[in-house]
Amino acid sequence: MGVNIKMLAERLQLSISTVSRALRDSYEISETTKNRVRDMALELNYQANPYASSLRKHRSKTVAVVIPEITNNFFSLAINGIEYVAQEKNYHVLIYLTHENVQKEIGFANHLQSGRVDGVLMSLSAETNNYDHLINLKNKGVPIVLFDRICEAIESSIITTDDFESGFAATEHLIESGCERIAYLDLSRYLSISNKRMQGYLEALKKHNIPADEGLIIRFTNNNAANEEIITQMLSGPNRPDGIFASVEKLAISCYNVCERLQIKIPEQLKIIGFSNMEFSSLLNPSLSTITQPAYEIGKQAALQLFRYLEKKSMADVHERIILKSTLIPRGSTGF
Amino acid sequence: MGVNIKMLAERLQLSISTVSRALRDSYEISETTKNRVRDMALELNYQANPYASSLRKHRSKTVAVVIPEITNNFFSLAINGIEYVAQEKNYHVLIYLTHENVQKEIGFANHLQSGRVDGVLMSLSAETNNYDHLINLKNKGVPIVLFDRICEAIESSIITTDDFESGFAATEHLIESGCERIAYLDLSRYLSISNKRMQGYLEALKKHNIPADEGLIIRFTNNNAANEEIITQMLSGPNRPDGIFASVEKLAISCYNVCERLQIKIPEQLKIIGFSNMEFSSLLNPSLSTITQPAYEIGKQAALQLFRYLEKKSMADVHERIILKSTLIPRGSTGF
DNA sequence: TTTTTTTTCGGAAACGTTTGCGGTAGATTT
DNA sequence: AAATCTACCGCAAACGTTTCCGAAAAAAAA
Repeated sequence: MGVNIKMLAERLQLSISTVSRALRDSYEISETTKNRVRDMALELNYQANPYASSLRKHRSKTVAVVIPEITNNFFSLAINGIEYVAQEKNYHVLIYLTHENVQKEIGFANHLQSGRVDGVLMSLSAETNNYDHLINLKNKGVPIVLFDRICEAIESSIITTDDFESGFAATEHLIESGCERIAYLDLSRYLSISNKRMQGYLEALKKHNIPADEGLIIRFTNNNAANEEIITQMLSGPNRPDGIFASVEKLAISCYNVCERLQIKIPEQLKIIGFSNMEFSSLLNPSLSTITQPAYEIGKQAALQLFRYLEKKSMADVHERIILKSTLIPRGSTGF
Repeated sequence: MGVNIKMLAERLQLSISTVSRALRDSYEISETTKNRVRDMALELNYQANPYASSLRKHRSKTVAVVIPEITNNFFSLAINGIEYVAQEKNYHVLIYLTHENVQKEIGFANHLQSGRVDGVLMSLSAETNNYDHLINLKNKGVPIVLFDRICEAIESSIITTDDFESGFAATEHLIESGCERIAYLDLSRYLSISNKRMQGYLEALKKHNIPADEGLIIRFTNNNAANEEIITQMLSGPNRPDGIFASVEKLAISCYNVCERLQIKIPEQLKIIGFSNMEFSSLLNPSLSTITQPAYEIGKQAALQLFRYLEKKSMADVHERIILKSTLIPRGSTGF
């Protein structure tokens, strides 16, 4: 079907090996024949079969991105950063969505032992609390870089934001805005980010002598409708919180929806701050106070770190732990 | 490095071909040896080398998605739909972002002639006004399905929303809300969606006897800052419009930003409606009236259509033209 | 002039699969 | 009993590259 190296060789009256070397600009080939080959390749629009190359070279020029979801500004931005680097390096990007399902994550990880990719960029699902699939993958020699939702079970580079400090700052911001009963909302008890942010939350409460209340730490699922039901319960019961710290974007949005339905006024009756990467948090009604993560940069740094592995022939594992700062932006939802 | 079929064969005291056939559940192999092979494969966690398979079979089990950008709710949702179908079919998804740059698009299209993918899902860049790269790709035997931003230059299946009708409805909605000077904002004069939506816009004006004004049809770039500058000009000059129809999400957002800066009240002084797939348009200040596209479904249908090509051995080209309806949701920004 | 080096190229193996073809043993038919 | 058929399996070619190993010719060194 397509034009291959053999056709080029025949047309040029050269051997296959010479053509191959010419295309890779080998020093063993004279400048004149190199040009002949290049011209002919251009004329026939020759594209080397990547599968034959990969099979022979044991390199795929491909990386996999395994993430929980894509309809999420954080991950879209991260992919954007990853893809930017990949294009620079002439690499290809495969994406796999786990939809927060650990079984899918395991399936992907197992499959990726096949040699399909040279490396993996990954952010764990909310269900993941066992890391054998990652360990196996790494043991097969596939470099892994974790970003955002990480784990400590494997030795690898790790790119995150300063989750503890951000959690602390967000909570303190609510306290300084006058809140006394602050709820902490998150997705999973397994996620690294959830725990770090919660640590920050607890630490801030402690600093300001506010007793921590187990009932105010609430876990949600991946189902928006169910989540809003839980929030409705929380906000319509007695002794409801006067401040909410949502550790993921979608939970803050759900709070807005519920407050609108329950006629609860933000920020007068309830103050809200949330992690978010929406570019128009400022246009919400009221504008949403946020912790904004450097999502694009996180993706970019993760990819750069992966390529550092790939380009290093010595698998001398230099495991970096890169922490990029988030920024707190006070807005209307906390009374600013 | 990895465990391959030869090792399996040795361990099982079988020939390579028998192992291969057993794994593919061939009728030529007895049930008992099939089980032996399968057990051993599981035990060693054998994963067939996809590059060897692809080379031999001339099938990659991979599709490419070429889109302008990913930090855009429409495309995120579309990818979500595509990835869903791909997972069902056990296919892999490569993504390529053109960033609205036609040169990149051409580069990707040329590269994809290499056999890296079995098919391509594509939405054109705003700069694309020549389609030779698509024609060449298709001539190489790579099936293409276009979605959203399409062209008529190649014979292929096409998945869109009802852009003309939606443009008409949006404009008429503004007129019925009392607007008399309605601006049409879009990205590119080349895009199919822009033209269709503008046709709808013009048709609605005509129906209501409002003269079309060239000065009210404004093209933007991919640069948000520059765009806001243009909008500022438009809104601070004399004879400014009283209604805006933004054909892409980001332009509506830019309008909100400018109005906030210029202290223009929405919807009292200016009404806005825009194409958008934000799930929280209703939470904006004021809530944004939108035309919401079935983005997930568009991606899903596009992928399904591509697989219809791939599964059909007869390349009897059945070029479908699927149109999925968008819905107009009136909200605060048009006085609802 | 002879020897060594440099330059330039070709033959063939290898990467890990899939599959056409042939072949053996046993079962079935004539 | 011979002939045909079925079930099961192995050999080897092929997919399109890259690269090791030579090897011839030209150039340089001796």
